[in-house]
Amino acid sequence: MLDYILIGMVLETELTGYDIKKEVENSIGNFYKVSYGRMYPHLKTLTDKGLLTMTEQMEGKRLKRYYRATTKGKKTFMEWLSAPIDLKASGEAQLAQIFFYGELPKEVRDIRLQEYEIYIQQTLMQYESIAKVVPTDGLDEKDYYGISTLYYGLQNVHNIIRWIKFIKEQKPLSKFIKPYNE
Amino acid sequence: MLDYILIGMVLETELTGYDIKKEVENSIGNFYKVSYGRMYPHLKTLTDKGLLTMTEQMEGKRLKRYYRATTKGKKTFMEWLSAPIDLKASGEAQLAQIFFYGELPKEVRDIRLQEYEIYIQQTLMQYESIAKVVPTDGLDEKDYYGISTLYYGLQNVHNIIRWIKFIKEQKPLSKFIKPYNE
DNA sequence: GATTCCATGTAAATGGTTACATGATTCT
DNA sequence: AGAATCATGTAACCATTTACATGGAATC
Repeated sequence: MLDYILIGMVLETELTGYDIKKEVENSIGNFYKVSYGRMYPHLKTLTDKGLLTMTEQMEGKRLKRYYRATTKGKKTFMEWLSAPIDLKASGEAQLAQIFFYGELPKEVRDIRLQEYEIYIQQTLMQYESIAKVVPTDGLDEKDYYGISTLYYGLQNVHNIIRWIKFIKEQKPLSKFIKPYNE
Repeated sequence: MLDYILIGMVLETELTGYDIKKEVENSIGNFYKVSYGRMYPHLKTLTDKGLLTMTEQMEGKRLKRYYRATTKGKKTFMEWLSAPIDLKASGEAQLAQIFFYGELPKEVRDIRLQEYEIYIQQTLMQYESIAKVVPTDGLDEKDYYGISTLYYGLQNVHNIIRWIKFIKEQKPLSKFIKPYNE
């Protein structure tokens, strides 16, 4: 996963490891975290594998290493991106994939988002069938909070569906934010 | 984290490792996963540390190992649970903590949920200040999907706030589900 | 002049997945 | 009879965190 995120960040630009980390923080930082201790060695192995190029540059007295995706790297990245969204991965990993969907040709993207919507609809049904057999009202204090997390999850699934429907049609994002009223 | 989840599952009951895994799947399985390869050795170390007891029992020709929290285990668990929600942990870990909030005395719980709400409100403000400077409409295809994940996150934060406000007052969960209309 | 940010990494420890291995019991 | 599920675990490997270590450049 990190492989693709790193490559995806330097598809068109040259960036240092430091820059990449900032990029990640500013974009998918809400749901995806990287540490230097993980990223720097990873950049090295990706370079060794021929998926990135690294060019050293002295700026003043400071050495900077700039990374950029190679043709092979781009190909690997696009193969991953074109593949169906990994349903076994965490929700965060799935989001990270969609983050790069702008790179995907519309035809493929539409198919993937459609598949994904169907999958989430199934998840919703699973949740609902569980919710159906679980008591909701007049609960003991001891049970209330446990069950409340189930309902959090249920709402979350609803929201993902709403989001996918929205982005499938590329509706203006300003219309997406639910105004916050108590 | 796994420590507390395992102990939390056997606070009052005796369960086998197998049972515990099922319990976890059925309760917090949406956002928390355990594997046998991780859980069984973990149960052993917790037993060695004196946080769990293990009693072996032959059922037919099959050996079962039943685990249960010791007084020390319960104490350790309650210390973790009473502490402020770990804001540096993943959202999933935070939810897992709230899952057990039924075990917490109301006074502590109310404080913790209040703190948590404030924290999430701050997160919301951070999101909103980012959202303010990011374009939403008339976006290039290439940029649309990247920014869309930001909006997903924004919505998510709204939902968490709604959820916390709701469970703080222990409102009946049947009233929580947002009816799904296109 | 000190603090913060830029910039690179290493090393130790811990955390966690996956595949493998085994066999009993229950359901169809 | 065969499949699914109950039940326990090990071992090899891979991923990840955290603390440490270093020093230049910019800001206050």
